[in-house]
Amino acid sequence: MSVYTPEQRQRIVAHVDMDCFYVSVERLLNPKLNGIPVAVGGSPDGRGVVASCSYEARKFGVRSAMPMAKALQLCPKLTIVSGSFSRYSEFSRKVHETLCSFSPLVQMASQDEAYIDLTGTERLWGAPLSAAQMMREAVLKATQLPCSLGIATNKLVAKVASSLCKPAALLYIPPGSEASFFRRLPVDHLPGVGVKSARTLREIGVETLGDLASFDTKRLAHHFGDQAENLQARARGENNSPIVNDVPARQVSAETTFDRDSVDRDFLFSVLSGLAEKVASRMRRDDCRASTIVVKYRYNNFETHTASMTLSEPTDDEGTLLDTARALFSSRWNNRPIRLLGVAGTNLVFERRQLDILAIPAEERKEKLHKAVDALRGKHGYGIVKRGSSAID
DNA sequence: TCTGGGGTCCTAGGACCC
DNA sequence: TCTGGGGTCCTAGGACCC
Repeated sequence: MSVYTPEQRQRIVAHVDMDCFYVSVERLLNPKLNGIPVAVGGSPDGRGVVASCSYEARKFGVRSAMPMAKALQLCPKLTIVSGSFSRYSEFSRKVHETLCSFSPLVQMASQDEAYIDLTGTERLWGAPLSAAQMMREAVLKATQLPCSLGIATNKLVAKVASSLCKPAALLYIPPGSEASFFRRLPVDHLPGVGVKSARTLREIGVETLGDLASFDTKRLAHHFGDQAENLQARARGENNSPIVNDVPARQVSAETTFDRDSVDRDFLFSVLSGLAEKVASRMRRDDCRASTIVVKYRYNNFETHTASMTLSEPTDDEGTLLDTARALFSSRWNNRPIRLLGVAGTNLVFERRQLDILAIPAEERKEKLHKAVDALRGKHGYGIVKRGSSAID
């Protein structure tokens, strides 16, 4: 018996990737940045790293995630921009809107990346390549920002295609040519294979995705466990993960690395307070509450730990967040110098906040206070209203 | 040159329940 | 008195991505 299911239809998937997104936005805001080496990120004096860099900077070996001090050494004429992250979100929304006019199925994978399901849109937009060309032009028209596009029969192959054709280009991988397209690529081109997995693979003689696809599965499982088969399927360009609108967040977090390591308990506690405020405020904005509170701390030798606790009821109250985070941190901290602290809420529950008619007046007051505080912060930034116990400035 | 901040997903052990 | 197997939740760590 053969049953038709939508999954069995030949899919057409596009992956849009904005070209050095942060730098491109900064160049729109300040055209003097055009044509010169630019990096967006933290200060080279402190512990900043490169978040995004222009192709002119890449010529000197500058890469994202590189310490800014090193980037400046490699490229002394580098112009460093600290980054206007709320502006990036605005442009990301514009990109999303534009893409939504091409398909009802658009999934933002990050601020500067999206998957679009074009299956069944041929009558509207024509063949895959012409649809892609129209999308690229539409994004450029709406945002003045360049992007690259990969088009294939699934998300995996589309993503690899867009990464290989940047900047400002298109690459179409026709149905049936996925495996041959992947075969000669180095293993670290496969999304999910990072530094560690690539090293492990190299050690067993696997250099290319073709090598990986034909490697003995049992021997591979020795290093990658249950993931071995999946890894090999992906190495052949096989992937059936769906494109999903409005994927709910799994976590809300805030963290900060200090300019100098600290052993000052009062300072560390006040930092936790600021982080808890930030996380609670964002949860309330997004109408979610967290069942599990996580505190993250990193020692000066980069040793990183997390400690978490699941509450009996989900919360978006910064007092509860703060008390939990402080208790978790102080029960584990061994007084060695700390370089990073973070607070997160996970196990999120999404729910329109409607006050229970039976809610006691005190709860109601707290609710109104929170909303008012959030509104003020929305207008003037987090610094405008602080809890009595939060003393960072 | 020591390594940001926001996330996602996976694994593995132990508790606990049926 | 000893011994099951399966499922789910919690916790901690790690790899990876933009």
